[in-house]
Amino acid sequence: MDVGNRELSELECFALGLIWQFGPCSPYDVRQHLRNSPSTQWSGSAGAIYPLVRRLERRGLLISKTESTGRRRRRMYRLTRPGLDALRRWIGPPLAEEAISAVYDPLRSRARYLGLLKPKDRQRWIEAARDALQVVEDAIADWDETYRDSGDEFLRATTRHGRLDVLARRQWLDELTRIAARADDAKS
Amino acid sequence: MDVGNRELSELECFALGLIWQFGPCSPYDVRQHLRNSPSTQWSGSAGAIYPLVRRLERRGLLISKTESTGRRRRRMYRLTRPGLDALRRWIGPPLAEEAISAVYDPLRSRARYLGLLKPKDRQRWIEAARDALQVVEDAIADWDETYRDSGDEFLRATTRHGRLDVLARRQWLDELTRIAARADDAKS
DNA sequence: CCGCTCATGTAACTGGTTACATGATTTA
DNA sequence: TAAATCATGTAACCAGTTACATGAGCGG
Repeated sequence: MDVGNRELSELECFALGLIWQFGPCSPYDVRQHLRNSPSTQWSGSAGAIYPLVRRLERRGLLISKTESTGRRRRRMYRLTRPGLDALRRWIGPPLAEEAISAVYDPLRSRARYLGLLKPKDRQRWIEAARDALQVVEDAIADWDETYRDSGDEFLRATTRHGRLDVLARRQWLDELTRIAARADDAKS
Repeated sequence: MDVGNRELSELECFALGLIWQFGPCSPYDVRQHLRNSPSTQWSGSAGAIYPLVRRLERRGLLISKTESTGRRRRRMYRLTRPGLDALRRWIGPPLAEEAISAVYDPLRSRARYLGLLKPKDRQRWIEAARDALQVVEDAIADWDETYRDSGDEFLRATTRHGRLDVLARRQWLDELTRIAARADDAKS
């Protein structure tokens, strides 16, 4: 069993978590969870997930059993004891340095340069951003429905995080509207 | 002039924005902005920035002038008209698909698996997360001070985004505390 | 039987990263 | 004068991506 001291990536640990939460499950299941997630952090691409579970199995964090239905096979993975330990270490406490940061929001990184736009376009931008947040909120609501009956309150709490985040960004857009109005006044 | 139809990356456009906002400026300045940012999205590594500005110059989105102070040279970049157009297209409206998503929060991705921890550790985790948010808030306050007198209200509004985000995540932690308490009760 | 989803996998690429190297200038 | 910072750059690496390929099973 290759122990391998290389640090696990964020995706590797997150996948470990998914397999703990829904396991035993297949790499395909992991992919589906990632693909249906309102977050676009990971695409759940085959090229990421299949090699990943292989790696984790080689390191002894996962074990698999091939399940067959007719001529069809599915590799079912579950955590080993070292896998569970690794997952717990990743979650913390203590919290890893890289977990302590401001979130990245592509809307914010664009809004930063709103000064470049004409007042009219600025207004249209803010409206478009509000529409975007509605799309995000709807995606979160869909996701929540899927896990409504999971029985895991901490899993469900991720929905709450998403909703609060949308709320905060809406409030920020309200402030942007006021800032834009002031900027327009100053010019005339 | 190599027009090059490849789509610009998020970092390329963000850097374009920085050079518009603070330009004419050097790649080193761009790196410093990224390194001092409370967001850890980009490290501002030399290996990312120097090749990037070269690429954008080849494509005609930037032009540079070498400035010398004694024996020391620095390459000062500013946007060309096509560069300004590209920046405006990136900002929107319309908003690019990839700008419409739930933010990624490593705290949330860990909290999702809090069910795995013992009640005591769960409590300690939430405390650690609260401390982490304080660190983030302080970093944002520092950043804000740097740009206090920039005169660009939209730039300053990114601070507000950060603060609202921290607030939202604190509120979420409060809810996690209640969820944890209920979970503990249910067990006893 | 055609198209869709389930299921696993690989190859080529990409957009960054870390680490290293070099030299000028500034500060303790 | 040593250490830190300014300033530019390259090489090796890495964790993901897209695109492709294969085949089973299922629904219209």
